[in-house]
Amino acid sequence: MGEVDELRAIEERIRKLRDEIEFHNYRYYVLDDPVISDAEYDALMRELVELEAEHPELVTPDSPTQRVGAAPAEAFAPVVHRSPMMSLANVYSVEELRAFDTRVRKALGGELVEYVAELKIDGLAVSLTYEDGKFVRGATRGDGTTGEDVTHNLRTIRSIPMRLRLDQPVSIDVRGEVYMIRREFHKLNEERRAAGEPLFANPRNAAAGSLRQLDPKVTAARPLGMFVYGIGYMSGAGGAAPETHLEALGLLKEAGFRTNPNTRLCRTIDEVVDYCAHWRERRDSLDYEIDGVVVKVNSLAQQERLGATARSPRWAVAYKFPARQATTKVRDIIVQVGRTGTLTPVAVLDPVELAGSTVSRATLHNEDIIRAKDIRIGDTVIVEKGGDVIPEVVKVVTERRMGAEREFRMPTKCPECGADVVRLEGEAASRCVGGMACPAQVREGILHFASRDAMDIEGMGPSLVAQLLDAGLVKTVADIYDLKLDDIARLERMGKKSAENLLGAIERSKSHPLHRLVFGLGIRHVGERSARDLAEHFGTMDKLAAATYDELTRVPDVGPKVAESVLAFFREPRNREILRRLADAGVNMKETERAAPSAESPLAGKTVVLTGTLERFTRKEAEEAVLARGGKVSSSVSRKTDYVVVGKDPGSKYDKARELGVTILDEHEFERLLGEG
DNA sequence: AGGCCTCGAGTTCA
DNA sequence: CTCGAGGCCT
Repeated sequence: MGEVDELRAIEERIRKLRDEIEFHNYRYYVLDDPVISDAEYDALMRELVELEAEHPELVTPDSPTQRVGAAPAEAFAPVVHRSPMMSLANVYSVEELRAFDTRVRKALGGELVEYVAELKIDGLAVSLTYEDGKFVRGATRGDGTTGEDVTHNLRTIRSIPMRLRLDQPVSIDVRGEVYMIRREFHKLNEERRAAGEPLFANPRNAAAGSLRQLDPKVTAARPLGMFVYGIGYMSGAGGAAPETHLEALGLLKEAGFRTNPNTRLCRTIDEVVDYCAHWRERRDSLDYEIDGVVVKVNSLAQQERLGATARSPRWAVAYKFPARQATTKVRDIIVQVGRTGTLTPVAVLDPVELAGSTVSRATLHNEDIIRAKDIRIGDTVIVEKGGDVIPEVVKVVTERRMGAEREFRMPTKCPECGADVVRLEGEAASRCVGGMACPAQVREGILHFASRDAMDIEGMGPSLVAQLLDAGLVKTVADIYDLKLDDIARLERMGKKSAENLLGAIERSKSHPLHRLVFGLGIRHVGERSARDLAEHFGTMDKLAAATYDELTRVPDVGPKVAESVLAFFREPRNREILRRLADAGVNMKETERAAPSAESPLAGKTVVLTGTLERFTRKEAEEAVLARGGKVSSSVSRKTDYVVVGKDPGSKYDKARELGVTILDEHEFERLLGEG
C-alpha cells in the first residue's frame, strides 16, 4: 500500500470515529439512552486521540477531542448577535397572565391562539451559531445585542452537537439555557468549602461562573447541561422552515439538540394556568432549578404580527414563581440554649418575603459554620428556602460590606444562667455546663418530656411551661403530676375547662409504655430509638436503673458513649428522686410486651424508609404497621434498605433510593404489602 | 483505622 | 431535612 493510500485510510478512520463518538454523545447526553458501555466509548475516544496525536494536521475544531482541548483564553471577545436576544416581560400572578392572553387575542382580532408553555430554566442564556451545519461560535446573552464569546467552554458541554444531524447544510443561531444540575452544584460547593474557596449562591451562579472560565479545562470538569428553546436566525433550511414554535422545537430536536421534555402545547389560557400551577408545586421534583414558566404564542405568523416593543416581544411572557432566594440584612446574632445545653447561634434578619412567608430568623448551627461562611452582624446576606420550610443563610454579599460589620463571638458564659460555656475537642457544638441549674435547660427538658413522641401531654406548650416555672408550680418533671386544678386555673389564659383538659392529658400520660418515659427523661444520646431498645431489653425502670456498664453495652447499638450517659443519669441522686416520685404518682414503669409479629409478613426482617406525605396513614401509623409485621423503620436510605415508601412530595430520600436502586413503593403497593401474610 | 449505616438533636412559620 | 457523631463491621 502506498503512503498516500495509507493516509487516506487513516483519514477515513478518523472521520468514522468522530461520527461514531458524536452519535454516542448524542445517545448519552441528549437522549439519555446510551447504546454502548462507557468502556467501549472510552476505547473509541482513545483510538481517536491517538490517531490525531500522530496526525495533528488532521485535527479539526469540530472533532470531539477538541471539546476539552482548547488552550486557555486571554479574555472573552465580544460577539454581536445576528438577531438580538430579547428578554421577556415578567408576570407574577395568574391575573397578569390572563391579561397577557386578553392582549394577545385582541391584537390578533379575536383569532384562535395556541400557546406553548415551557419551563423557565434558571441558568444563563446563550446563543449557538452553526455555519453549514458546523458549530462555529457560542456566546452569552450579554446585554442582548452583544455577548461574550464562550465557544471553547460551550464545546465542553456534551449535549451541544458539534455538527447538526441534518441533510442540508443549515446556518442557524440556536438559543437556549445552560444550567447546572442541583446535585452537582452542591457537590461543587462542598469541594469549594473544603478548599476554602468562596461559595456559589445558587446553581445559576455556578453555571455562569463555570462558563466564564478562561481555561476550558475548568469548565469541562463542571457538569453543565443545556436545553435549547428557540431559533434566533436561520437560512438554508429550504422547505423545512417551521410554521410554529413547536415545529421549530421539533426541528431542533431532529438536528441533535436537547429540548426540554416538559414543554406542552396549550389550547387555552386555562391550560397554561394549570401548567404553571402544576410546576409551581412540582419544581422540586426536577434535578435542575426553574424560576417560572415561559408562555409563547405557537404560530410564528401570529408572532410576527404581534411584533415586539423596544424591550421585549409581545407574543411571549415569563410567569415567575415566588422567589426562593432573597437578600436581607443580619440585624443581630443571638444565642439560644437547647435542652442539652447546646448553644445555637441564630441570625435575626430584617424580615423578607420568601416563597410565600416572611422570614425573620435563620439558624446558623454553630461557630464553625459562621466562620466558614464568614457571616458578620450587619452583613447583607442571601437567604434561601429549599424544598423544606427552614430558611438558610447561603452566602454573604461581601460587595455590600461597609466596614462597620461585627464578627460574632460565642459567649463564654451561658446567656440564660451565666454558667461556663465549653466546647469539647472535636465537637462542633458549644455547651452550657449549668445543667439543671440553667433555666433554659430545665424549660426545654420539661417541654421535651411533655412532647408528642415522649409522654404526649397535650396542652403543655412553651407558654404554659414558662408560666408554670415562673409561678414556681413546677421545678422538675415530677411536679407535673402534683398539679392541682386550682393551681392551673389561676394561670393566664387558663379557664377551668382548659385546666381540666390538661389534667386529663397528664392523667393519660401515666399509662404509656416505658420507652416513652425513658425517651422523655432526655438522657443524653438516648433518643426515640435507643429508648425503645433499652425499654424492651430491660422491661422495667428498676432493671434499667440497676444495669451495669456491661449489661448496657450488650444491648444492640449501645456503645461506650450511650452506656456511660445512661449510668451517669441514674447515678445522679436528684434523678433517682424524680423517678421515685413519678412512680409514686402512678406513672407506668413497665414496657408493654409487643405482640409477636404476625406470622409471615413479607415485611418481616425488612428495613423500610418512609418519605413524603402518605394519604391514608400518619407517619406514626405507618411506622407502627411496619413494626407490627416484624419490619424495621429507618430514617435514612442506604444499600441495606429494602423498601422506600414514597408519599406525596417526597424528599431527597426518594432521589437517594433511585440512585442506589432500592425498591420504591407507592402508597398502594405499600398497603398491599401490609395486607399480605 | 476507615468507612458505612444509623441515630440524635436542632430548626421555621402559619 | 440536615449535620454531626456514635456504633459496628471489615
